[in-house]
Amino acid sequence: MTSYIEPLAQESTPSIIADKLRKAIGHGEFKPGAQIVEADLARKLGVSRGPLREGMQRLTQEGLLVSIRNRGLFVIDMTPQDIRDMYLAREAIERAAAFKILRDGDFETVGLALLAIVDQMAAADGDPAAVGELDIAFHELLVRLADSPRLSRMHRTSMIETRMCIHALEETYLATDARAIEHERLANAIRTGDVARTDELLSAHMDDAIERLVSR
Amino acid sequence: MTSYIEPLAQESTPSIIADKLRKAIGHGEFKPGAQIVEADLARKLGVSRGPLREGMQRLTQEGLLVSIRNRGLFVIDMTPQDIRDMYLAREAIERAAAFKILRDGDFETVGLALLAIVDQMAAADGDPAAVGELDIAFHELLVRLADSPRLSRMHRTSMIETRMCIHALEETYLATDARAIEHERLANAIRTGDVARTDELLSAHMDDAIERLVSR
DNA sequence: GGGGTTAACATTGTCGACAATCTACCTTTC
DNA sequence: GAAAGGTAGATTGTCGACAATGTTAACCCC
Repeated sequence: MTSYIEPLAQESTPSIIADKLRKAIGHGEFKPGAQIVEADLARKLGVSRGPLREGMQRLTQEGLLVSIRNRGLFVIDMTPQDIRDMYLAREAIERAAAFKILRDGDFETVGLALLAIVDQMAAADGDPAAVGELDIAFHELLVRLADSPRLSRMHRTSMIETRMCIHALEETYLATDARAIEHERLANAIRTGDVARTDELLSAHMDDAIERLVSR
Repeated sequence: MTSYIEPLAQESTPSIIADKLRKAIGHGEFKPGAQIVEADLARKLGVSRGPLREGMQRLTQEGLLVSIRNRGLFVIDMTPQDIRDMYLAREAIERAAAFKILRDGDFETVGLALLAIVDQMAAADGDPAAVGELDIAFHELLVRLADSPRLSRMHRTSMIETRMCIHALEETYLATDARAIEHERLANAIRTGDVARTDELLSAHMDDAIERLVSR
């Protein structure tokens, strides 16, 4: 039971803008490689260019946008090399998160929470978009439950990049059955507190994803 | 031998400002918890508040600054909890970097390069500031040689936070002999391609650091 | 004296305007 | 016809000014 009285943290405008941009990029509203034209976007968001630029700097820092001086900011284009690098980072983060949960968290509860998502995944059978969202939800939950601000922050960026990849593939990204099973195994490994198996499955899971994404 | 002809990437002003701020924070020029007053700093840097604010947003994204709406930006204050979390993230990154080097890099060359820093560490014996810098150089080199843009970007933030911790301690942070030996063992594990031992030493190294920093 | 109100100050948040730069197209010249 | 040069348009980079907000201290009332 958390208290109702807590410091109220009003988000700054740049931070809100950054969130909107992340969502837009993750959902393919801005295509990879596309230029973000400040004046247009500022008008659409109903703010001036100042706060918008500040928000965009955040995404630049995250590596979701790349800056070319006097030319503008562009959405990154995920090369196969980028995909590999992103999964390297993602695996590092998620392994650390899983490890922390197994070491000093309630891994049984976490495992059950993850299995709930797996159930939904099985229920959403056939719908690639829904399964994709649940896939992301699974990994987001895993890291969130590790209760690490830094891992969460880094992971958020990786998940946007993952979304970009999934979105770029659309239909091609299927094999929903196999994915549900992979996630179920992983959730169970965590639920039972099996460190070695969690490591192994997580690693294999990432390798599979890379394989699916780059060999196309 | 690299070519002299390569695309010239001019850094954007916010990016330069962000770099300067990171250095300033890492070297204790801005104390933890201190407010960054925009007008003052803009005057000192010789730019207007616009670009400065954009640069500061980058550090906010990195978690080095925290924003309180209508109040301003403040340098983070590293609580013991923060130190633990930072080392969790750092360990995740460095393990991934080491693992990548051992898997598909020239680990022997990397190990030797790291040993060169260890030698300097032994030579700088007694000078805590010098040893501290070499400690950081060691870990920066490790991650840089993994050749991963994402791990490098994430690691940079962690290293600023590490610097903050070291700087906050100043004199207390000694035991230079022990540190040189720890690093030497680690470098040798990498040089010989020993995955398990690298993992183990890296993990122990981080735990030691946490111990030194929080138990004060 | 404690609590509440008000006013002055400092700082941040936002905006519009201007300068600098790049791109693309057109013109000129050989 | 191809290359060099010039020009117009569009976009980003930067700045100064104003509005909004929060803080502090003085003052008043009970």
